[in-house]
Amino acid sequence: MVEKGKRSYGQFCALARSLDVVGDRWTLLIVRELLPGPMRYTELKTALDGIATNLLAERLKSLEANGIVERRLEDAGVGYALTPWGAGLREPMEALGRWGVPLLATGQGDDVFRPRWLTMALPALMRGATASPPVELGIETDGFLLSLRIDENGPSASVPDQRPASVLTAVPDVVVALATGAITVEQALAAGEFEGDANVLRAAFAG
Amino acid sequence: MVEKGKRSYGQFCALARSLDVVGDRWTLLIVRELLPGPMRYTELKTALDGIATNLLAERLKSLEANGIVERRLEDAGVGYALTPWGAGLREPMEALGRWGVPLLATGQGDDVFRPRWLTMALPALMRGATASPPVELGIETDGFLLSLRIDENGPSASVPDQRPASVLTAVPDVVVALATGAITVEQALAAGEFEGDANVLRAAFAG
DNA sequence: CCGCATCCTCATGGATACTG
DNA sequence: CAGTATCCATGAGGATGCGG
Repeated sequence: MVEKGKRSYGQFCALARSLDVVGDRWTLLIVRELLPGPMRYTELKTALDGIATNLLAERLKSLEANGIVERRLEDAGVGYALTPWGAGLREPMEALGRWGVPLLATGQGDDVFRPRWLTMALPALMRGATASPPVELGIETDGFLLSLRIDENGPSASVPDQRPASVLTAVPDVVVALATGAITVEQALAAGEFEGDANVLRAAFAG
Repeated sequence: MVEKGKRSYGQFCALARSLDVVGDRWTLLIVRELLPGPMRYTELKTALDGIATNLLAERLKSLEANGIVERRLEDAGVGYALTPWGAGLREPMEALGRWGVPLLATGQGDDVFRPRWLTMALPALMRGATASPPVELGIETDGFLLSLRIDENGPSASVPDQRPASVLTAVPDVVVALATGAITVEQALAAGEFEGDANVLRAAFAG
């Protein structure tokens, strides 16, 4: 008779314990959505196309109970944000994403793409790149603006408070192609796929 | 009408694609078992206590179809081994394990422990430690012998072919306590919890 | 024995409707 | 908007069978 509502692997192993907590379906994708910043319930619902509303509610409750997500009552409504520990999932998630890059080669198919995902994908794929002095530029795709920064500590992405000095505008396909290595920066620049400061882009992607 | 047997998130995102492939229940734990080396079907079945036999068969088939696991017909029987790409899951799994270490603090409870899991846990937890000249020692718990090596590239563990020169014998609890940081090396040595070369142990855990 | 395949039961996931 | 409630489909868990 195990306590209902909890299915555990029953193993004294950090990986198994982690999977007990974030191994359920949709859970890590919810965390991925929250990595760039807090989101509302309905934002999550639409971003994670296909998730059932009861599942989203249950996962959020579970994540909150486990100290991974914080539920905040803002004046605008209810906001969900990662706790510091929850934000620590960035590392393993980036690593898993890097491992899975070959799986993107099979083509996009009917799969949906959201620019927000680039905030995790771009730093993960550029891991190891450094730059001094730091390079910072905005990338705007599909109306979503993210800031990509590379310094001595490596690349990082965030949602900027104010518009960065240099902003590149591109269709998602091109950014994805760059991120997956399907095309090079030089090819993108030569094709005129970007509007903005090409030198900053070159510096960023060249590390 | 999606192809039956496959449930996908339908997202063009490396993380989501990865989870499509290794996100199902038990899958990553199967990979964890195979990280130290190939295993037989029944070995997996008993190591992963609680997994249903049909699930194990299905997961192995899926892992093989995705190029993560190789099925080998050996004279002794059927062996399952990781492909090079499958072995690349070590990094994300170690990262997730490191993130989940705080979850071990809640105590062991009824959870089972298998010494083989230390081959992933110990290097993950000692990540960052280096040693030159290299340090190598055997750790034996519950009759399972593993080799822990630390060199300029950091810590790594494996199942040794022949018995290492220095072998420490300890009950699993002590190794786990060391690995989780519950006790220090000095405390373990002072309590006489180990038989073997204490200096090698100190060198290994002190980096 | 080993390496699964089959069958059955019940927990979990998914789609939709509804509500404070 | 932010969920709850409901119902159905699917997957997990456990026992057993069965050929090599």
